[in-house]
Amino acid sequence: MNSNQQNFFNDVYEVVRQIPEGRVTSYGAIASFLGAKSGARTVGFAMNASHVAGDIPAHRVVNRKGMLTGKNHFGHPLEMQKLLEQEGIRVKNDCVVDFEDHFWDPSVHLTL
DNA sequence: CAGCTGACAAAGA
DNA sequence: ATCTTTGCCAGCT
Repeated sequence: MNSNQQNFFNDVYEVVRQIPEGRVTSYGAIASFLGAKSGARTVGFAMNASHVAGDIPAHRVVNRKGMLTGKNHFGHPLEMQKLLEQEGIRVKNDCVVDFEDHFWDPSVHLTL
């Protein structure tokens, strides 16, 4: 239906864009939501180009452990943590505190 | 043209 | 319990 070209990429961008403030999700959750449970890597790679795709809150996307693995890819390594703290998310040692409490599952809040 | 890398995750040994 | 290996998709060398 959607005549989009890179399904995965575009889908990832859409999902990440739907992440509400103060919420975070994991690469695997998005990948699983898109159908590629093991495609978490691709999701992360999509985030790499997120700054090119447009306004993608990639800072709300962390790995399964809640660790800010991609902080290094932001303008500044502490940019990601700062953005999360601004939304009310506590970050300790580059890890989201109460990650599960702020976890936002696309397959639960979103629908195919 | 072909192979490697990469912001992850889960299973096997 | 820890370490290693494979899978995923797209972009780069």
